[in-house]
Amino acid sequence: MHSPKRVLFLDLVLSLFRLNGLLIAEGDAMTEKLGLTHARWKVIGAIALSSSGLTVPGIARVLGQSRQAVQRITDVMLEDGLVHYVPNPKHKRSMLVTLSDEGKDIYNQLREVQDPWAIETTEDIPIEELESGLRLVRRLIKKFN
Amino acid sequence: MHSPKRVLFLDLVLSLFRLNGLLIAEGDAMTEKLGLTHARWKVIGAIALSSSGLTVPGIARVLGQSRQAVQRITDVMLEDGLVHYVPNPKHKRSMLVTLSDEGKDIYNQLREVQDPWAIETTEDIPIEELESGLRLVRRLIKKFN
DNA sequence: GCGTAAATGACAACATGCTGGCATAAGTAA
DNA sequence: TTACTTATGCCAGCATGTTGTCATTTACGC
Repeated sequence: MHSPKRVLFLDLVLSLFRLNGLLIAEGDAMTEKLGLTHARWKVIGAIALSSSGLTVPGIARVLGQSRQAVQRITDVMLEDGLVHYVPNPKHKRSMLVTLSDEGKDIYNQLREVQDPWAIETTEDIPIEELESGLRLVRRLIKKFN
Repeated sequence: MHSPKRVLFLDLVLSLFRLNGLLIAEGDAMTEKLGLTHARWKVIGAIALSSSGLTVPGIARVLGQSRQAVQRITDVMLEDGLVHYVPNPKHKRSMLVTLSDEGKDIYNQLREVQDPWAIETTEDIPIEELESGLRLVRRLIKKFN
């Protein structure tokens, strides 16, 4: 069966891998002066975008990574004073990871470069295209969860 | 400035990170019996999808990775007999990476599970959505290149 | 409640990816 | 051609990510 969708989808997947790498490079370039690595700004971003608190496995799920990888990063970020572990009313052992004052400060500095970047990048892209793109991505995420 | 596009775009980026991780997990699950890792099937897929040959830096560009990372993987794949390095008429040192017979055989086995997966995954997604999604991804790639 | 399955933290071994540096090859402009 | 810039292979050091394992906690079906 020669499904045209098949080739199209595989092309999309390969392009997503490439875009993923480019986005990480963009973020690293942006945060170079802040002393952040992509492992760190991803965690900071995930925490900042979540309304309620996030546990380590929760961050891992949002980022599509293993909980062990996130645990190691947050442990180091705790030592560096970027995050706090606060008690989780819903779980005795699994603490909530929150940004410390220093972490929030760095997040604000991050936004000072990230916001213009986001606006500039999407300048010539209609909001409808971004919305339909996000819908497609979420649809795929749901399939693989 | 409270650009709605900004939040939308950042949400998209975070979702792309997550989808990237899920896609790798999907691929790893599919290729488990073939003895492939994601580093390897990405390289095999990139070579197979390219009409003309690819050099190591070329593969790296397609995958959005560093050339050194790809070089290490292809070197091991050469030892394992999955690829050949063939002379590149356009460059004295930079060889073209091609699939060996064994590599092609594994790629065919890969397609036996990948094709149904791709078709099944896109079953309920209109081709127009896939096309517009791919256009958006390519547009973003071009911006960051 | 009870018992089992799932989730979580902790640790270790290993695979993968990146940066930096250096030498050589290729491309480019004068 | 020459000089300069870029691309490439190779190496080393380090950061990141995954898998596997075990003990403990939580969730869930009965």
